[in-house]
Amino acid sequence: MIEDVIRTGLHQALEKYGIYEDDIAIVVGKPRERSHGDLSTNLALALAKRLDRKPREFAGELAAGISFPKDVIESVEIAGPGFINFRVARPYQVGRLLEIASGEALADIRTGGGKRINVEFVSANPTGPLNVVSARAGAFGVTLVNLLDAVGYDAHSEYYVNDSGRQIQLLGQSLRAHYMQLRGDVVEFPADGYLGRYLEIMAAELLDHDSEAIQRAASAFDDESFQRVVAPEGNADDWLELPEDKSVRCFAKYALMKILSWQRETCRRFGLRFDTWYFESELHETKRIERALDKLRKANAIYEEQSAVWFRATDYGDEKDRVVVRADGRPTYFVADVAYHYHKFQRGFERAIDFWGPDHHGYIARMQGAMTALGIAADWLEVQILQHVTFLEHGRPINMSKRKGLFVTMDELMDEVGADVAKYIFLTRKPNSHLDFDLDLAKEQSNENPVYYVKYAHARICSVLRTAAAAGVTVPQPDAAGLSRLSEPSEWSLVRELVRMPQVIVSAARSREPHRLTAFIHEVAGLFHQFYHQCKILGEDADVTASRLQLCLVTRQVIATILQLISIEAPESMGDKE
RNA sequence: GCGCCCGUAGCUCAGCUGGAUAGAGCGUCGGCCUCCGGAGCCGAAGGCCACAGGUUCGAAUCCUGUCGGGCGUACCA
Repeated sequence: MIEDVIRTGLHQALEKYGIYEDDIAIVVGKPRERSHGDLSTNLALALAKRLDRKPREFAGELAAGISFPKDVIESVEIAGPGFINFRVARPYQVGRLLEIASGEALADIRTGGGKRINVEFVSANPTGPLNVVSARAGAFGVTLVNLLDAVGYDAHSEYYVNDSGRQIQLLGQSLRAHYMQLRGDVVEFPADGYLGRYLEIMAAELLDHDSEAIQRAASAFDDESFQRVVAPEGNADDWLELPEDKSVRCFAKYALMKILSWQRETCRRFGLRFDTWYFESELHETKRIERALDKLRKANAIYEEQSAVWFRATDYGDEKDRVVVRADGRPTYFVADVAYHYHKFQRGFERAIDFWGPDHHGYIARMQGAMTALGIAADWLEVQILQHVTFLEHGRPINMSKRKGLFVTMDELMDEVGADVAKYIFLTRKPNSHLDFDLDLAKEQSNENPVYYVKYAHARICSVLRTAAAAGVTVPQPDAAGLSRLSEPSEWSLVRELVRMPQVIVSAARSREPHRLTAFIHEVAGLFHQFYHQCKILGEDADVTASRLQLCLVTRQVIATILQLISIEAPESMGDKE
């Protein structure tokens, strides 16, 4: 990397002053102001005091003491209070641009060595349709999976389904009550039951469905893990004949089947795919929970008190101990989660990344504590907290409650503003920023959304290429001769930005900050639009046209690469704006 | 009370490991299509970076405190 070349040169120059490589970390960065060159270091400022020198003078002396190959660094200047600014030579930039065009640049950043990483996200309770709260997690999760793959890991996306416990019983009771009400039976609705319209509709459908229709719906689940939620035999009236607890279980299973099919479809529509849907019920059936408890017991990490079983979380940095088995003998959600993550570890993942909401941050310490107690390295489980999104409608926050059936679904979000617009909005924010999402404003402005600015740049390039083809102009593959002929400032501004792509991807992956991708691609699109307005591409001198077409090709490739990482379509044309 | 996150333009948000004149989108105002797509380009207005101290040659960025907002502090999930 060019930064390393500069650092090495500076280190050599510093030896004269008795300062060696281990002594100081040289910071080389990109100055905000274009006129300050391509790269800059504050080295002289940082060392001035230590060497008792005037910064600017020292900078000049340092700069004079190093020489770089002319085809890498074009010039070195001293500026301001003592910055040393470097201008990168054009042949070097062209070389990096060609590495992007050939795919070599993307190959070079694949340094993960194929290590397996599990990324778990969304994992919404299967008690209703996915609501908008999951959209942010979805956008981040899928992008991180793509990013990790891009830097050479083997990333695996996973969705955890809480298909057991009280909430599922409640779901079954709620559907059963809705159904009985529709039949005209007098029935008491369960306290805290689910009141959403979707359950009423589901109940109405059940009235029309004979057992065959129900089995047909069930057969939509082809993959194995979903088999555990396919609807039971018979129809709803048959289920009512059963003893109440069995009856509730039949209704619960049917509801789970329907809801999971919605959730899976919503994910697909939003561009999310999961390699694994992991069901909590499997943990109970395979005795993984007992086994996790045994393992904790052997590690002396649990004890009994007041007839409950506790995990010694305080021994692992949590503020209090946590119950793992209730006094009535039922395991807690927490211990199921421990067993689940232990199984993740056993499945051979070298790291697990979970996306959680801010309401779970207090949960991190006990979870990581449990992992440590099980003998797993402290940093194996990485928890990314995605801060809360406040959805506003008519200027007021929407209070969402799944239980009361009050929420905006992800499908509604996609209907109203579109999947790509929604994703782009989430992905321009960093994960720990609280976000106000005004639905009315988003609808109103969905046509003005910045995502179209980027898509348009891509479509525009495609259009130019089509026009060129129609005019019989051959579009040349990028090469050194062609790209070196670029001469206009707007062309080089674009080149300098394009060349950053590999590092942007690496930094976004490493910091788990996908918004660096959208910031970058927006910049690229802007510079392309400027270039387009300042430089005519077709109908110029043949060489000039060829060079500019090459630049277009690389730009299109960069935009397409980034859009693919954020799961947004790169269109060849824009269609009509409403 | 304690813990986590956040306070940057009218609104929604960027600002990479402290740097040289704090940016973008939307909104407002003014220009640009006989020319490769005007979902574009050019320009203007708009900021005590919540507040107060501190560290530093240098702070939106690091530290402390204050104020304001969100969330958590379950034998719920």
